[in-house]
Amino acid sequence: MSTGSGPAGGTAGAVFPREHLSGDVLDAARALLGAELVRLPEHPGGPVRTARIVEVEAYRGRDDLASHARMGRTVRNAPMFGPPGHAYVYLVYGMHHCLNVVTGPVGAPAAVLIRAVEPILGIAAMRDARTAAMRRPAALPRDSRLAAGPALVCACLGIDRTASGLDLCDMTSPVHLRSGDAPAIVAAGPRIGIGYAGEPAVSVLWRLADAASPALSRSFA
DNA sequence: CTAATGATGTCCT
DNA sequence: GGACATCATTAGA
Repeated sequence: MSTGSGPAGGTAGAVFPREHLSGDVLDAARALLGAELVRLPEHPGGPVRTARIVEVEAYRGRDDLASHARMGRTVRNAPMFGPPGHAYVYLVYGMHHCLNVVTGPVGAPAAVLIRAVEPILGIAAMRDARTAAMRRPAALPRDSRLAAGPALVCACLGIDRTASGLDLCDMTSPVHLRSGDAPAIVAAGPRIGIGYAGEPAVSVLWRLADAASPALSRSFA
């Protein structure tokens, strides 16, 4: 494949520019919509998996009582305090992993949670990885919804805490980002699963998504 | 379609 | 010891 092999055409396929992640976390969240998440083969000869980011949430440290950084720096959230463009992966509810992209300058603990992606390449491998990650046998949804949830993103792409701290703006990283086409219409809503944080954290519209995607984790009312 | 609930390990008080 | 940025199943309208 010499020319015109980009999945979305145009400039898609270029490494994701770190400067899109170095400013405010909401700008970074918006920039990540439409970008591609790339998972290199886990074994020699294995398939490359790629997926389009269609749903994210912004978490701002310090001011944000829903953020893992609200208590300050801990062993778990240390990557949030590091440079932008790196991964912060944590275990939630004792069994699921969630992937975040760290944003903002060093010392400002902000991150964007990847809540849903739409499979592009390596879909069979995503199905297999998802089945293996789930404890109980489960019925699979149609391909477009295989990774319609933050823990499903990690399950489909084989991401766990060993990926925490990886540089996602380095195309040699086993997991990294590529540029893609921004959505035509962006939906906004309150963040999911953070009722404990109280106002104003529960009401602020920091969940963003491609309104046209069939892969969203929940509807936006 | 909605609501209720269990599984399960790590972090923080 | 309590709480948790979730998912899938079950029960019921």
